[in-house]
Amino acid sequence: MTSKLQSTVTLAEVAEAAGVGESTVSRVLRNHGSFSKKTHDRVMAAVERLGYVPNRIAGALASAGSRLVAFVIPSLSNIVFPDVLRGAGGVLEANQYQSVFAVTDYDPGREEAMVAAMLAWRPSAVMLAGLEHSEGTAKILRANGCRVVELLDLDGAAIDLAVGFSNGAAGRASAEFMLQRGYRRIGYVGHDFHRDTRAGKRFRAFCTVLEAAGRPLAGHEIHAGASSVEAGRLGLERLLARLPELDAIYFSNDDMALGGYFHCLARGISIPYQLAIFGYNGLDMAKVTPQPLSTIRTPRVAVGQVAAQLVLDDAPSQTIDLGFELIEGETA
Amino acid sequence: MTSKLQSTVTLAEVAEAAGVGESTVSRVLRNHGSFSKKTHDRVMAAVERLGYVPNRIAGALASAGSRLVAFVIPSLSNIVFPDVLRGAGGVLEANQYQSVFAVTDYDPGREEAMVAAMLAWRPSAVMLAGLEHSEGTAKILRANGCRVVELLDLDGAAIDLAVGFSNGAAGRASAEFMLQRGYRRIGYVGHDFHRDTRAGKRFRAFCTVLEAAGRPLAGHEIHAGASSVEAGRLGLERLLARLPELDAIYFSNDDMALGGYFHCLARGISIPYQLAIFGYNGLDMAKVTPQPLSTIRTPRVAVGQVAAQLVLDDAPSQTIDLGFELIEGETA
DNA sequence: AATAAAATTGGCAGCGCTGCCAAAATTGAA
DNA sequence: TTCAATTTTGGCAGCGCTGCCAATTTTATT
Repeated sequence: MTSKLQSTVTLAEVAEAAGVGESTVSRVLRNHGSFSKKTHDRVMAAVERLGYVPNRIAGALASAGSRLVAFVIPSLSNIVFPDVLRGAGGVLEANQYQSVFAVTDYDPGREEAMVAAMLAWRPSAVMLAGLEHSEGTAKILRANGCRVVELLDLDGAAIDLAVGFSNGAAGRASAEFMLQRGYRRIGYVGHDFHRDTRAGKRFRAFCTVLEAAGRPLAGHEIHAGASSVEAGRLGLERLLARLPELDAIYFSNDDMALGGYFHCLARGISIPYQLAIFGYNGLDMAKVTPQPLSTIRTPRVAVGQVAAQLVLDDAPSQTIDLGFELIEGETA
Repeated sequence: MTSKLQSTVTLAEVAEAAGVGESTVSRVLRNHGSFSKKTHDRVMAAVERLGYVPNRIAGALASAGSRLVAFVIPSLSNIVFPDVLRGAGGVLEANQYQSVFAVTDYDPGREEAMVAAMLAWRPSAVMLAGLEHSEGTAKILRANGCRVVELLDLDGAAIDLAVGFSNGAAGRASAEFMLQRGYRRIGYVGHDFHRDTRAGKRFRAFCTVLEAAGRPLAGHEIHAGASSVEAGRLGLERLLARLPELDAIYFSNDDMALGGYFHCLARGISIPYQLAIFGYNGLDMAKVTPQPLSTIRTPRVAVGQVAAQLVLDDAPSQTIDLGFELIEGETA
C-alpha cells in the first residue's frame, strides 16, 4: 500500500515564497549559520503561511545524521521496558531525537532481524536489553559503527556502552538478605531464563550463595513462558504442593512475586511468618500491597535517561553501574 | 553530536561487486520486478560478502514511502499504551514497517509538537490516543494527508480512522451493573480527567445513569495527577474518611481500583459485602488477585492490531468499534 | 531460420535537503 | 571616500536509492 499524496510543500517552495535562497531557509530553520533578523522573519512567515513541515528523511540523507535512536527490546508486557523507554524517550525528545522500537519476544533470532531492520534507518544509536546476543547481531552492530548501548545488565562483555547494574549482585544480595533473615528452606519460582538471561543470572548467583551457606535451594518451579502475575501464583501453588515445608520463596521478579503474594492471601498463608516472599524490580505497585513487597528496586527509568545522555554526549565506550536498592518490605 | 562513520557500503558498490546494474540490485533486494535466478544469487552473494545494509532513508526519499508508523501516546507508565503498541507493533513488524513513538504526558501542547516532529519523517500513518486534540494538531494532521488513526475512543468525531470502543458506553455499563447489583451509595475515585479525557467520559456517563436511576453519585475523590495504584489507595482512604457509609466505589481504572482493593485488604474491609469495587481496563493482574476484580475488559492489543491492519490495507476512513467486556469478578 | 513476444537488464534523472564555496552586501577603519 | 574585514546570501553538487524507459537477451511462434 502507498498512502495518499503527502503534504508536498518543499523547502524550495518556501524559499521561493520568501524570496530567498534555499540554503538561507535551511539555515534559518536549523538556526545554524548566520542570517539577518529580517530574513529570519520573512522565512518564518512563509513557513507559517505555507504550513511547511521539513522533510527529515531528506535532511538525514543529505547530512548523514538521522537523529533517530533505535530500541530493540524483548517485550512491552513487562513494565521494565516501557520504563526504560520512558526514561530514554524523555531525554531524547528534549533534544529533537526520535525513538524507533522493535520487540523481539526474547528471541535472539528476531533480535538479529530487528537490529538489521533498524540499522537500515542509520540510527545514531541502537539500544538493546542485556549483553547476550547472537553472533550475527554483535557482528552487524560492530560493523555498522553506530553507537550501541546495552541495558540492564553488566555481567559480561559490552560491545560499546553499557548502562545498568549487576544481576549477579542482585541475586547474591537477595540470597544474603534471606539467609540473614533466618530462612532456611528456600524455594524459587521463576520463568523461562533461557530467554530472559538476566533472570537466569540472578537465579544462579542466588543459588551459589545459598550453597556456600550450606543451605542449598530446596526446590524450584519454572514457568515455561514469560513472567506474569498468574504464572507466579500458579508456580507457587505447584511448588508448595510438592514442598509444603518451604519457609521462603525467591521469585524471578515482582510480577511473579505478586502472584505468589496473592496466592498466599487467597489461601490464608501468613506472610512472612508461614512463608516469606522476595521479588525483584521494585514495581510501584509492590509498595502499595497490604504488606509492601520485599524486593530489589532497579533504577529502570534512570537507566534509560543515562543511556540516552551518553549517546547525546557522544561519550566514549564505557560501562555505567547504576546499582540497585534492596527494599526490606514486609514480606520477608 | 555526530556519531562515527557509518557502515558505508552502498547499493552502487554491491552492484559493482556483483557485476550488475544498480537497478538490478534494487530489484533483487526488494523482490520486485523480474530478474533471473543467476542474477539473484550473484547479488545476494555480494550483499553477504560486503555486509550491505540497505539505506532506508535514501529508499524512502526516492520512493516517497517511509513504511514508518508514528505513535503519539500520552504515557508509557499506564500499561494500556504499551499494550496498544504491542498489538500494532506485531502486525507492523511482520510487514516490514517500523514504529516510531513519542510521549505527550497527556499534554495537548506537547501532542501537537510531537505530531509535527513525527510528520517530519513522513510516516505512512500517525496513531493517536483519543479523539480530543488541539486545533493545531487536527489542522496539521489534516493538511498532511497521511493516514490518521485515533485509538481507544469513539465518542466524538474522528479525523480519518478510529479504532476502539465507547468510553461513554463503558461508563454506563458499569453504572447499570452496579445498580443492578443493588449498590445504592456509590462513590468515585479517579484521577485527573481534564488530561485523561477518556476517563472523564466514563465518569460523566456513569454519573448520568446513576442520576437517571435516582441514585446520584454519593461522593468522589479525584487525584490531581496520573492514575496509579497508590493514588487509588489514597483516594479511597480519603473518600471513606469523609463518607464511611458508601457501599460501592467506581474507580477510574484498574490501577486505581487495585489500590482501593489493597486498602480494603489492609483495613479488613470486607469485599464486596462491606464495600464493592469496580474498575476499568481488565488488566491481567486484576484477575489473579484473591478475588478477581470486577471491571470492564478493553481489547487493547486488538485495538493496536486492527489499527495497524487498516493502515496496511489502506482502508477507507471509518470507525471500528471493538467493544468491551464486562467482567463480573468478585469485588462487586 | 526469421520474427514477434516476453523476460531481463542498465542508465540516469530525480526525491528534498545540507554543505561547500564563491558572490554580494554591510560594516569598520583609515 | 576607499579598501579590507565581516556578515549574509545563493547556487549547486551530491547523499543513496527508486522509477521510468530504452536496450538487450531469451523464449516462443510460424
